[in-house]
Amino acid sequence: MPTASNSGARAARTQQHAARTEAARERLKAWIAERGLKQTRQRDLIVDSFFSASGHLSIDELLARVSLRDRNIGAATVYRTMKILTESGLASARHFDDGQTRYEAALDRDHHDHLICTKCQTIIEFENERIEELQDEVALEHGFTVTRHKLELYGLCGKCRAKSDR
Amino acid sequence: MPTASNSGARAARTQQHAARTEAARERLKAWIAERGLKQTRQRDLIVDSFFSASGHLSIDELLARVSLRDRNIGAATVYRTMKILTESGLASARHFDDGQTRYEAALDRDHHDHLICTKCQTIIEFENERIEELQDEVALEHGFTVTRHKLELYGLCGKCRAKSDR
DNA sequence: GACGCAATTGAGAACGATTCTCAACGAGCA
DNA sequence: TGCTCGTTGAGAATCGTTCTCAATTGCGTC
Repeated sequence: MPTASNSGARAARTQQHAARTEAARERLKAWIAERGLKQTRQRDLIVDSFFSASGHLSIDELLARVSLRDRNIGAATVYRTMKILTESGLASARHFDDGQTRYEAALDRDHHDHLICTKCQTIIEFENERIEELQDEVALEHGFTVTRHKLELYGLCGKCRAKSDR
Repeated sequence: MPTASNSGARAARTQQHAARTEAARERLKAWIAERGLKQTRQRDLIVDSFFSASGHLSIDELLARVSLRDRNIGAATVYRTMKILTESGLASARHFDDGQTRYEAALDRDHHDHLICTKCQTIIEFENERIEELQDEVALEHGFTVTRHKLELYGLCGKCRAKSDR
């Protein structure tokens, strides 16, 4: 059962998600209109489901959420919608080592990298300005111009390490 | 047509590859024997082909090379052999953003990361001690113990940038 | 060198993630 | 309201990879 502070936190989070979803929908609407595409019930539902969740969703997970609201939406539509969200810059696709593509909300977010626990699959995001600078230096030394990068640290999170030490 | 210095360089490279292949075969032989596995003509041929090539080979590319020497070797065997090489530490598998697994020789090599040209697919390897240190620091801040990491910088190499500037 | 058995092989089936195809549907403009 | 063209769902197709299975082959043993 939720404590007062828990439900307060949840309410705040819900509100934040609502605002985020709202903004995303606006941006998507504009992006879609620009290209002569159409806004559909299915897309709205998928976008809503995506932005009201948090973390790094796989298509499976997202489809599960979407199906709760409309069991007729097909996987192909989820794939197609996430492709649109990715192209419009509202979501970004990540390929961790588990074989499936995961998506995260990219709305007004800075670039960041990931720490992934190989045991419990927890994914933590971090940013490190100095690492980015060093990357650019390295690239420059080799005549490269970096357009994007991927840095993933795999290991054990504190909890899992404690467990395996026992 | 090859110049004198070119063919000299090629000879040296060939010799180097031969030595590398030799060492790899020895190590694999020991590793295979330890676990009661068997050495076969096919495995030898695949290992030879792999170590005498350079760079980051996909299964397709490796199979093409192998087929030149024995057209009866199946893809499954190449997959199986590369799995063995990976498990024995003689090769390491990389997953760049092109959807297929690529393998590189890992014989006595230090850890390194990659710079990848998104235009011509050139892959350059680099090492940077300072970046690795910073990664460990970041991980520590989040209570993680890093066991492995992946750093890939995607962008344009010098040549491709020059071309696209025109 | 022959024997026996477990490991290996090649071919094709199976698989999981993703994309394509196509007929039916529906958004948005006239 | 009607038309046009993008979108949808379902299933087929695709791609990389792994599995299955019958036939083959290392390799330790006699």
